[in-house]
Amino acid sequence: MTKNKRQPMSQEALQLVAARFKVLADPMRLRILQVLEAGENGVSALAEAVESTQPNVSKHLKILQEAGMLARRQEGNTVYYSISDPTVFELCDAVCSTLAERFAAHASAFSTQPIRPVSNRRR
Amino acid sequence: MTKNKRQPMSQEALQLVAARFKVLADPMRLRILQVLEAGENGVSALAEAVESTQPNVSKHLKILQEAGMLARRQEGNTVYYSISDPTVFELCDAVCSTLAERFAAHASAFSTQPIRPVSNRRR
DNA sequence: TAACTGTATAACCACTTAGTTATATTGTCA
DNA sequence: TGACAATATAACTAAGTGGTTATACAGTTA
Repeated sequence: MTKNKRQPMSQEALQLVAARFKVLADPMRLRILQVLEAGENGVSALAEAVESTQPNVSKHLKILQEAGMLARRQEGNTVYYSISDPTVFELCDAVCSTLAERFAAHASAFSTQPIRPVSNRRR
Repeated sequence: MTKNKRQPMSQEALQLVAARFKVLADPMRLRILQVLEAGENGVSALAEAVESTQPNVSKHLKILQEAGMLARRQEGNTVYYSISDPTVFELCDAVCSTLAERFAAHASAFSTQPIRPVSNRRR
């Protein structure tokens, strides 16, 4: 396999990449994305689903939409948001995998003895 | 192909994921990672490479290291940092691809005419 | 028209963060 | 030992962020 040589990115490019990461660097926004992954949803319903207030959710929705991750559809009085860029979940999955590995390694660091079933342990 | 159904993540898990994104949500840290991708480097050399001050770079290096992305090796007086988690570049690449697509779409929105070689254009 | 509903925005606050300057810490060498 | 070099940390500042409350705006219905 060939190791790819990467050309350095410009400062502007790095800013754009950082900005995209920043959008995902908030638990509430991740929660909203997670809810929307199951399908389109209105603002009020979303607010209840993520246990936050309507204005707060509206703000986050705007951020997500301006980042191109959400689509907006208005029907009468209510506004429905949906995932427009499913690649965000690939990013989340990648992070999750790394974290899972890390935790697995961490867990083993806590037990110096080989693991036995609970029933075999002395109390 | 089967569409994976995802189980919702806990709030704590989302916090961890968000924290990891937050580490990458800074242009200077991305720049440092980019320099280190070419190989291990000392703090002062890094500071010069990324055109920042030594204390600032030290701070960012600490953040990256505590996130498990960098390894630290001390040799005499100087400290060498290196990439310990190459998966960060997968994340960056994924973001770059998305941004590239977005810009391609944007670019076409600016030209309503089919693209001709420069030599063919009237001045 | 007026009342009501759903969403967006404004104003504000507490908190965090990236950067700077000054200083402490640690290791090397004379 | 003392002088020096490389890194880390402390203290501070300016700017940004997530949340709340109040209010504006738009669409529906009576």
